[in-house]
Amino acid sequence: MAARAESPYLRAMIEADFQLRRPAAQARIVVAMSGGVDSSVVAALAAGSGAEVIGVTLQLYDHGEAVGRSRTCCAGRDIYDARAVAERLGIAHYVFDYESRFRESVVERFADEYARGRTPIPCISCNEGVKFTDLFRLARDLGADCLATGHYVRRVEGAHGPELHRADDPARDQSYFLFATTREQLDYLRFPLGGLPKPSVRDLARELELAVAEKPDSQDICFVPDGDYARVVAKVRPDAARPGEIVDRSGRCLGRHPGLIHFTVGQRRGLEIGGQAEPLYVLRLEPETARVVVGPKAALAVRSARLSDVNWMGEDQRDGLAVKVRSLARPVPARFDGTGVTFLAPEYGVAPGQAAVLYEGERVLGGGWIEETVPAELEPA
RNA sequence: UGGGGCGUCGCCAAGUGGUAAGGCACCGGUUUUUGGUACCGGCAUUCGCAGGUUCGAAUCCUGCCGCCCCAG
Repeated sequence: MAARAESPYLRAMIEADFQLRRPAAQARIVVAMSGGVDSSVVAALAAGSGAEVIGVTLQLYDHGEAVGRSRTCCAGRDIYDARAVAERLGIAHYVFDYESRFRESVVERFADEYARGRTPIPCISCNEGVKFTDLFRLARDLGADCLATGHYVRRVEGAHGPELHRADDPARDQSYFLFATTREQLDYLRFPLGGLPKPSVRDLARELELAVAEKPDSQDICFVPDGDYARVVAKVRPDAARPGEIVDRSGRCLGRHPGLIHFTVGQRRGLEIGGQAEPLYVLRLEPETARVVVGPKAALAVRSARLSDVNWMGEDQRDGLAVKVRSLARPVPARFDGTGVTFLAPEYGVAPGQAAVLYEGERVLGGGWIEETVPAELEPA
């Protein structure tokens, strides 16, 4: 049947290598199902591999409240979507209540970081904690050969073991969010979507007639309903919303703000200070004094950054690296000395609390959390 | 109540007779599984107020109001 041979599903099936170490018929795969298109397609690919598949969905937040809201993940309606997909595929499906775990390891940590004047990345906390630690353990307990997720990254078998690589589709690459993945985790994880363009994944979902085929991508912070993350922070840590002064580098007061939690280094909008020749950007946040220090764009230039909790997946290779300081940005040349990175050209808007992820070509070598930065230019005044 | 200057969008500001630049701020959109950035678009029928001159004024005249400076 020529028509079937042309099917993107079949092609994806052929390409979806779960890198199992024994015949698929004897293997068991646990798929992390969020209720979205991506992980649903992963479940379908896994089911098509011949292995026994168990879909697992973690309920993470907003029990009940999120029902019906679109663009979410792991809550309310998503649970039902995941279940419906599992039923359609004829695979087992379990739902676990991880709300308290999620609240502690992701939401509260998120709020605490903002309270400290830092800019957290909850998606990474979620990946390294709830998904790659808790769900990971769960999958092992279920006797699975591997844990498959819908992340757009590639796991490549290298000379020294599995390597983490960027997704083929650069527009969808999620490797930045997975820098904290350990070698042990990587050994067990599978990412069958890393070689596929997003449109194909949707095509597959349609062809398989999955109810989630047209579901919008999740975006923004999943547990922040309306984009007003500061409100969530204020709710979790009521004392974090402390008003203060907006000052320039010389300490001159230019205005006031409703709380550090509304700002991040490099931010321009929201300062509400007009009458300037040039835009003002947030240079740093001072939690002790509740001051926001602002200045011109040139003052944002950063030469180097000290990192904490460095995770290293690569071998001892520290030259010729590129680093990303935010998810959307082309990697820039940098040196890594074990505790920090130095940019070969000044980098702008490097915010403490964000991640610096190190790449060697397409491969992710590791990364760390940005603790503090060194300006590229001496402050003129 | 002597003299001088000024009053144009929330802020800064161009525009001295021909029918309101620009920047900052703000708003909206695009991009995006973090925050942010960037980019695109929007944003004064109106120039402190009231009259007058003129075909026509933010621009000229008169009065009033407000602010600033110098001086006695």
